This record gives sequence, C-alpha cells and structure tokens, in this order.
Amino acid sequence: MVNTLPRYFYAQPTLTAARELLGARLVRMLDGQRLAGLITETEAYIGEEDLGCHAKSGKTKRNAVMYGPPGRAYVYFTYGMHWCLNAVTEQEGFPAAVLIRAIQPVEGVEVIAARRQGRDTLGPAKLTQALGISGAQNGLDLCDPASGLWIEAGEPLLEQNVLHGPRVGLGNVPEPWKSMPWRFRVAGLVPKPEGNLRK
DNA sequence: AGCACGATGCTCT
DNA sequence: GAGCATCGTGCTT
Repeated sequence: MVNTLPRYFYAQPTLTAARELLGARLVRMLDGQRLAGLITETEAYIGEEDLGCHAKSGKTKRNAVMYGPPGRAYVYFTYGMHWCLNAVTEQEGFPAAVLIRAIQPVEGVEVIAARRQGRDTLGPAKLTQALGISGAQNGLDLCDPASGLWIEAGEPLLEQNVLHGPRVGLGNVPEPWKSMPWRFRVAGLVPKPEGNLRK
C-alpha cells in the first residue's frame, strides 16, 4: 500500500508546497526496488513574472509541463549533463514548481551509495542521479504510484528547524527575483554549510 | 575550506 | 551563438 501526497497538496501556493515538502519522503521504484530519501532542501519557482523561473518567456516545449496540472514531475536537462527534478504546483495553466535540491537517503541506501560512488545526495542533479531520474520521467504523475516516482508525507517539521534564503544559481537574474527568499532547507538534519540561509 | 575552472549539449534568441 | 535552477577536480590558503 502506497500513500502518495494527494493532488490537492500540489495545488497549494508554491511557497507553501515548497515549505511543506521539507521532511517528506521522495520515493523511486528502480529495478523493482524501493529507493527513498527525505527531502531536505527545496526552491520555489512561481509563474511568468518570476524572472528566475523557466516560464519567464512563456510556454515552450521545454517548460510545458509546468503549465499542466499540479502533481506532475517537471524534469529538465541543464549544463549539458545534469537532470533536475521539480514537482509542479498551483492550478493548471499557471506555471510553477518546486525544485527538489537535496535528499537524505533512508531506503535502498546501499544502492544509492553505489549509484553515487559514495558521494553525497545534496544537490539537485546529485539526487536525480542517485535515484535514476532523467528525461524519461518528465511529465509523470507523482500522485500515481504506477509512475514509479512519488512523494509521501513525512514527520512535521518545527518552524525553528526550517531555514530560508535566496535561491541558488541565479547569477544573471535581475532583482528582486534573484534575492527572493524562496529557498527552504532543513536545519540540523544534514551537516552542510548553510551559506546565506537564515531563520 | 574555499575558489576557479572545465565538462558538455540542449533551448531559445 | 549565448546562456544555463550543476558537479567534480585540482589548486591555493
């Protein structure tokens, strides 16, 4: 029995979904085995107005999934070699998503370690590599376990254990979008520098 | 511990 | 043709 987060979870405002996804369990069925990690870092990308969002120039072939119904996986290719996983949010027709930036492995830990050659899973392209997620998963329904990729609710996090700060990697994005505090991270769960994140 | 850099190819202008 | 929601290595401090 699989208990995926329901469609209405993803239909929430993106900032709420990004915050609430911290501590949730990202599950991937790979070669018949269940791999999973607790989500420890997310970022929100919200609409065409957000100049840090892939939808800033309107709907294209690449970002089309962001315009679709909430609860789907938006997986994009970048830097010539990396895949990044997002969960589509808000209402159909409004392009928004939560980027999953880091996980802490909790199931299939040995498989994950092998896939990562012993390296960490703290990074958007690292977790996709760890869980075998690529363009083949773009558009999959995260609310349907048959997709082999879904998210389950986790233990609620105390607000004092949530850090927030500016999004990462938006070097040429103009203000105020570049500095919007739309990055969320779990404090004290994974040892990693906290950068300019704050309470 | 931190910074600089190269890898590598798709997307949109 | 430029830029990219990154990563790993190698060199410096």
